Amino acid sequence: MALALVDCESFYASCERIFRPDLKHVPIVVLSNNDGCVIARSTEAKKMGIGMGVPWFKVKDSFLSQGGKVFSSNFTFYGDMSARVMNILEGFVPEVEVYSIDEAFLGLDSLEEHYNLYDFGCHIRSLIKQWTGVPVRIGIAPTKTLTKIALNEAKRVNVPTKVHQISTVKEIREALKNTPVRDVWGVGRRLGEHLNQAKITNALQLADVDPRYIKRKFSVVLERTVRELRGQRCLGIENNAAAKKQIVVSRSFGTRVTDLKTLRPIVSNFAVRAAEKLRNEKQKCSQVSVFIRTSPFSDHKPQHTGYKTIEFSTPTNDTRDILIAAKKALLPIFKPGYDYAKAGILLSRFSNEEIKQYSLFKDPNEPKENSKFMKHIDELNAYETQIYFASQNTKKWSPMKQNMTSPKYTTSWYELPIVNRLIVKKYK
DNA sequence: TCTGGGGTCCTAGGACCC
DNA sequence: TCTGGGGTCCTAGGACCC
Repeated sequence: MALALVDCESFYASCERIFRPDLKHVPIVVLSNNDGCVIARSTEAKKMGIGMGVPWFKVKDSFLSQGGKVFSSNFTFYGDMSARVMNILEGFVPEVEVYSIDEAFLGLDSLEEHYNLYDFGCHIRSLIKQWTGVPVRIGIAPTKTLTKIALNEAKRVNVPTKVHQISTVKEIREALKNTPVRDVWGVGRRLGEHLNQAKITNALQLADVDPRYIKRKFSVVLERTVRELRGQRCLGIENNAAAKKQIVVSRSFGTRVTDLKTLRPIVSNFAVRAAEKLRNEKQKCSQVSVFIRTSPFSDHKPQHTGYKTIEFSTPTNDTRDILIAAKKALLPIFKPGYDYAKAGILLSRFSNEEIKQYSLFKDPNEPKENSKFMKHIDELNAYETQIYFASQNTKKWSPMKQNMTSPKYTTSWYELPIVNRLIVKKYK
């Protein structure tokens, strides 16, 4: 019985390094939207004490003065690199669950009798490194929760191969003993505090509590975690990506927005993007919600959060319907006199694109039945937006800032890396 | 001056049913 | 005057994940 967790090391930072060998030992951080927070750090940057999620302005000066290199996030590039890594895994392992952009769970039960799993892990790791340039770490253990523990253990004792297996009771208990309870998958800040109050500070102590007690005192979720820590598999590999239940497009603004005239086209942009995602999922939605909010960090200023949901009587994935609903939702929640810092749109109540359930009465706002039209627009906009809706802001997220983005090395003809400038010159 | 974005699951409580 | 028991469905909010 074995599962594995493959985790890309400092993923975004590692990606930035792939086509920049000159940055091999340079501390790297990658920033969130608007260059707001640090969302990825290379090992060197971690060693410098740069925390996950810290506001960039707080560490900027010291980081740069020590020779660090900073990037705005380049999700087109990271997404493409991630797909390459996942493809390799799918080529070698029958059961792969892509868990996030930089992590995948592998089901190894069927391989166990033919291979030494540790060697198998080392082999996969070196192939991924060679074929994509992405360094990964692999934890092997009987349950998902324990694979996370195995990874932490590998980090703690600094396993040079970056592949670590825990399978015997002794190995597992040893690893658990060295894991703070807060580092267990499924234990967040709040639960961590509660457990600490109950004198449970490491994962071994948590594993040794009666799961039924945990269920009564905490929740079924934590009970499952406890069972998983004890080696009882509660969570399997989920091969087929489950259909999404909601789609969110939201952004914070680099500069505050105060008037509806500016806000409306921004929300329209979100609506257009959300509708694209929805069609990509082959789903339709019955609910469109819009929210706007001021910044909770400027607490000396008046605060306002608005949230409104519009329902369709017939599900739709036509951008025009979603645009109309978004405008309708925005109007009543907008109040003048506030500095808005963030807005977003949320689509929910999904149903399959193929299924048509009409309302009993004809709705004057009945969704348009013209999926061909949207399909053509999607095709035209596939690589670069060429067709905009009239209510959109075509100046591309004007209130947002993003100044330090690397090239789209692998997805744009215009930004391909150049192997050797001399050769290029010679053939020009 | 400057503080991310996109998800999931579970539970409590209200509204409603017979 | 006396006012049940057992359900379902939905939503908001909390907690967690990366």
